[in-house]
Amino acid sequence: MDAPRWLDERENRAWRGYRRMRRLLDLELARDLMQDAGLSEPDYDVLSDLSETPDQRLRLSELADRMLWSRSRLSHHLSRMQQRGLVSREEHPSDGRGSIVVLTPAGRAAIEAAAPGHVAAVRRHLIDLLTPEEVAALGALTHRVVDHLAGRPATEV
Amino acid sequence: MDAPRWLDERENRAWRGYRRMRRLLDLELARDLMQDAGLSEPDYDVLSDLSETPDQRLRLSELADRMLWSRSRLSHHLSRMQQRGLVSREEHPSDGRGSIVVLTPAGRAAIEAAAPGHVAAVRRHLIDLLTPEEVAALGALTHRVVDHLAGRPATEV
DNA sequence: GCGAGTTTGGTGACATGTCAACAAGTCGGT
DNA sequence: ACCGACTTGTTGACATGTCACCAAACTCGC
Repeated sequence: MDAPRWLDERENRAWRGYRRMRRLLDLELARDLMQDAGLSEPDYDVLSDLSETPDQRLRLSELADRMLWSRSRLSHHLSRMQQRGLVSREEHPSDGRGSIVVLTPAGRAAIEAAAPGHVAAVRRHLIDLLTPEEVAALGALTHRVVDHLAGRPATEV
Repeated sequence: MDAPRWLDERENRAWRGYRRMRRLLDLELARDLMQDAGLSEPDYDVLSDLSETPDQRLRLSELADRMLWSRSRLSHHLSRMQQRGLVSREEHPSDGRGSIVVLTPAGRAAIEAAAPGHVAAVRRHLIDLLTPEEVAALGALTHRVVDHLAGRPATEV
């Protein structure tokens, strides 16, 4: 912790810009999504992951891992979505502990109705503002950071 | 909403990478900050903004605007931080409605203790993983998006 | 100065996320 | 076959964020 290397001008600009963009983009996308489709971002993410899966169904732990959510959070959130008829739960055929999350027809309809608008919003507020080079750079850079951080579930040096 | 332009391979990579990085980086930084300094990210942000201000004090609405927080959120959060002795509230001298948020000595000590470790973590998990060109690109791109989104408080087409 | 309209900060109810604990099920060595 | 260790999903208590609403104070045209 001795003699910290502070961020220089350029680094600071990147870091502050990132955090500000993060916040604004989130607000905007969440607002659009809620207005257009009545879904929150977490709702959308759950439905999206489920709909991309062969049988529209996933084991709860599998879905939690993909989304980087805790099982607790997912379980709570699924209960709320189940209440609204977007997903349902089934028993796992072979593992008595397991729960399978299934996309209902209503859930499928919801994600299909929401997706075009959401993608359009992502384009409008992010992708279409960038040059192709910047898109590529963003892809490269984020994946590098993700790889660096992946598999760091708990305390590690 | 007709014929949506989906994201192509490269765009999708950037978008997914961004969201995944967002999540992982957040978890990691929050974890570090809590372990090392006993502060949440929102705590850190409040203290940081306050400490960068001439008199270590800001009007509540001013602080809320800078942070892109709702006043309600800030008010709630300040109450909790006040409880812990990190900030205090004063009356505004001329505007009877106003509240001034002031950094307490304990708050200043907390941010000064936390900052080096936090900056180091930002470096370790983000900045130092990027080339100088990428840092510059990230700065440019995020600021463009921020400018695009700024001043879009409510419903607007 | 007055009064309608705005701004400010705070509040309570509620939605969402986190954390620790738990019951039930599975696994693997013996 | 059994027992201890682990895994899975759920729950309740609590922390945090959002939303709608409110009272007090300010503004500005008249």
